[in-house]
Amino acid sequence: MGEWMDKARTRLREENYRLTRQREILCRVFIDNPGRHLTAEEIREYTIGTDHPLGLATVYRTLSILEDVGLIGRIDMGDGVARYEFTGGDFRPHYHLTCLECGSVTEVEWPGIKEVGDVPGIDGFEVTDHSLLFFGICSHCRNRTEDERNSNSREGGDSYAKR
Amino acid sequence: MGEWMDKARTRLREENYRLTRQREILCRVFIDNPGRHLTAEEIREYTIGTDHPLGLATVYRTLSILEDVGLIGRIDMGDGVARYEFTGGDFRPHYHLTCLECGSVTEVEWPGIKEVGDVPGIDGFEVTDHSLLFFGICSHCRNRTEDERNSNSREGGDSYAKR
DNA sequence: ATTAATGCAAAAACTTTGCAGCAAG
DNA sequence: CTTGCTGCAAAGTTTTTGCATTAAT
Repeated sequence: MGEWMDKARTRLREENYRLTRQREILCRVFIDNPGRHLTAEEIREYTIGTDHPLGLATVYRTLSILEDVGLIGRIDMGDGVARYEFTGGDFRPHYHLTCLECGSVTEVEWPGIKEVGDVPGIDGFEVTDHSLLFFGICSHCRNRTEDERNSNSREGGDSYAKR
Repeated sequence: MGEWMDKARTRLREENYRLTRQREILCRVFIDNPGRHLTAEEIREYTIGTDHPLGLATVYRTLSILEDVGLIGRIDMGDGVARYEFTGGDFRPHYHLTCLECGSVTEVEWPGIKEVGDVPGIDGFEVTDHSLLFFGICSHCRNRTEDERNSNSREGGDSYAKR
């Protein structure tokens, strides 16, 4: 799947950003973790094992650039940490279901999404963007017994805790 | 409108919280600022002029309690500061339009809100809560000329700036 | 009198910034 | 070789916490 890397490289060059090793590495982290919603810290940790760990400041600065050029999207779930997901520049309309118990993030492509986008033309307010998040309990957590539920064992979901 | 204060006092007592002067003051700040979406810092500032300023730690602790008992609602617009609005315990379905230019927050009661609430029954995920925010430009800002727009004069809207 | 709540200051958590050195073009 | 990028450490913001004092019941 080098096509994503190509796309990323192209977008960066289009916007006159230099193609540095660190920026490629950061893109690779996303490409190697499809469907995940990573925090800056998680990204930094991911690069520690490699031959070229990234400084946290660089991670933040690069995330800001990648968001700017539309390669990644930022999700704020209200828990004090920003998460990012790779989009590759494509607009793929979807929302997020966050499990309050295990922290897993599921994506939904809801047909009603179009309606939401252009709902309130109220009072001449021009809507340019919106954010829709769902919170609740995922099927996996619902199917566990109380006992299992009390042991806070999780399995690979993005971690999450409401503030 | 002492009825709101009565309601607040009742709810706090119901949940076995002590009725302190600070808690009454904090409720009063909300009641005196209807329709506003206040940050902890704004609330603290508001009490400075009075004969009984609140410590910021108390503001945060009290906000947490008031949210717990359902007297206020918390709104996170992704700009790194939590805002709170008084609900008085009533569930009044509405969403927020945030102007990216002047920071004003407008409320909408959108008919489609019910659909949003119970959209994704997907994979057995049980939705218990959701957050829907709209961003854009309010009619007031749209109607200003470029010149006026460049002078960053605002008029009393809740302040806001995307991170 | 008990026990919870306050206020201060310190710490925590996340993110941004200054600056000297490094690397992409 | 020029200008932008990185990394470190320091600073900035918002929120939380420890602890002695104060106030509510």
